Amino acid sequence: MMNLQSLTTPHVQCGSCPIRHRAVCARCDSDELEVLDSIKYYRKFEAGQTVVWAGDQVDFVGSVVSGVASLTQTMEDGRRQMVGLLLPSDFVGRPGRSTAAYDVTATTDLMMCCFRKGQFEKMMQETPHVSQRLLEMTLDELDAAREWMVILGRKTAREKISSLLAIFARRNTLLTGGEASGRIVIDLPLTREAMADYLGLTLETVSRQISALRKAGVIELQGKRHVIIPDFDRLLDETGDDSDGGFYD
Amino acid sequence: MMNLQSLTTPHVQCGSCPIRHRAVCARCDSDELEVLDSIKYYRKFEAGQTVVWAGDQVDFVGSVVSGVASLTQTMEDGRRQMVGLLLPSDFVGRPGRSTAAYDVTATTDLMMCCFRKGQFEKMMQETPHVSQRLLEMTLDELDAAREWMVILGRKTAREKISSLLAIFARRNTLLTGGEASGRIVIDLPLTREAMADYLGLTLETVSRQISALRKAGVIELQGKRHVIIPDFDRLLDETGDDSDGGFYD
DNA sequence: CGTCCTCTTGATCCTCGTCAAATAGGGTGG
DNA sequence: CCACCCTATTTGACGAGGATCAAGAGGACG
Repeated sequence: MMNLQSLTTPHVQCGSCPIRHRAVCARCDSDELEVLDSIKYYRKFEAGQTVVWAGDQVDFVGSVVSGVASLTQTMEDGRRQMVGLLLPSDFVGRPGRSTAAYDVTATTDLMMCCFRKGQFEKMMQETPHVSQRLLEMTLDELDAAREWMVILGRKTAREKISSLLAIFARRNTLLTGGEASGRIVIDLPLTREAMADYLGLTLETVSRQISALRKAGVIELQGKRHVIIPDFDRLLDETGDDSDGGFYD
Repeated sequence: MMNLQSLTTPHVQCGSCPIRHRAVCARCDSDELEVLDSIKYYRKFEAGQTVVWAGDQVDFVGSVVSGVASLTQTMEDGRRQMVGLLLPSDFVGRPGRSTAAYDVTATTDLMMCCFRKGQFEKMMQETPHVSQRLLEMTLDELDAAREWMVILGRKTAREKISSLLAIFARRNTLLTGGEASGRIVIDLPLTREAMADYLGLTLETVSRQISALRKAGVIELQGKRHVIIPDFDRLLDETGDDSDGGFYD
């Protein structure tokens, strides 16, 4: 199977971009945005498509505009671990590095806003707002990676699944503005296998634990991917995390 | 038990600092270094001492000058996962955040080079060299966190131990200049329990796997902490990683 | 209506966690 | 210098949680 050519798409003004205020461009003023606008280009990927293969030369960096992508590491014997889950506004690529360290895959239909790497690096030199924001985002990602390490290293299968569902639930309500609580409905952007790769489990265990949570009334399913969480706090109880959230800033 | 007051120590010139070329100050020129020199202060901690408790107010950031520190997350029922291992030149603290997200503990005697947070943040605004370097270091740390996720999520106990030993071995030879290969001798900077917290195992399993590697001739022990690796490649075979390293830049 | 995928469920195995006890140093006070 | 104690570590026995292997079930699509 070949990596299908991604589609470039009509130009969208940065000003009306849905991730304008969260992505790497968040701090840019209108002048800076104009520069970005002139050098950016969109690329569209279908669910399941590979954006970049580990080890490939990569000449662009970019932001997820819509959809979900994953970073995955594969061991030589085929064991796979997801090491990044990229949601809208998340940044893809590492300035200063020419080859990809991980496979990047679109787990849903995906729209990306891309820059040629050289141009972006030049931007970073000249535009502190960009590199400041990138530092901020990288620190946030490091925090997320650390929470994830706790999940991988210390949580039970059931807690892992609950934690992942809570992450999706939080993200959904974040987009629509509020705090996560009460009844929440989500569409899983990952297959069972991808969830397993995220959580360091097998897909069978993922399936079993989802069934167990369903039987316990923590979640309801409509089809395979559509999940109803009748009571978000009840779900949180299953994650093994502190009840008081444990947030800092 | 109270957190013993750490000791402040005599002033050392940045120019003769052992981490001068790897820490957050690496890119600074001599003028910038002079400013850093005037606002920095050293703090010394003994092995086992806690540097910062999760949730505490923290008014400083800093670099590990010598020794090893760990970041640890504790779940409410006591399960613990190490989420950061800080070696000389690594940066501690997050600019823009006022409370610690994790426990920071000295796992060996530790010397830190500290800055008041406010002053450091001002530095970052005025000195691109500092924030550029911090971005670079944070990206490296994120990469390390991702390798770590593979270890936590997909490796067997034996592979985990081998991987950790390989990490220490690489670090040792890095300091003395070369590539890791052949016969290597290391002193473990972590207790069995801390190794378990790093790897998402119990200390019993850590102990058993170390014994197993010893019986298999992969390592030799002199005392509890002193490890001899007769053949580094033989150890690498036990890590489950690609034989060809898999490095990128 | 059959085929391909994804997902679910069952049966069994095995790695690693848990509980318990023994051992080894290392440091301290006599 | 030696006995004792405290902690870190090792080792053993056993059980449980997930992995593995195997078979079906539910949908989407041609």
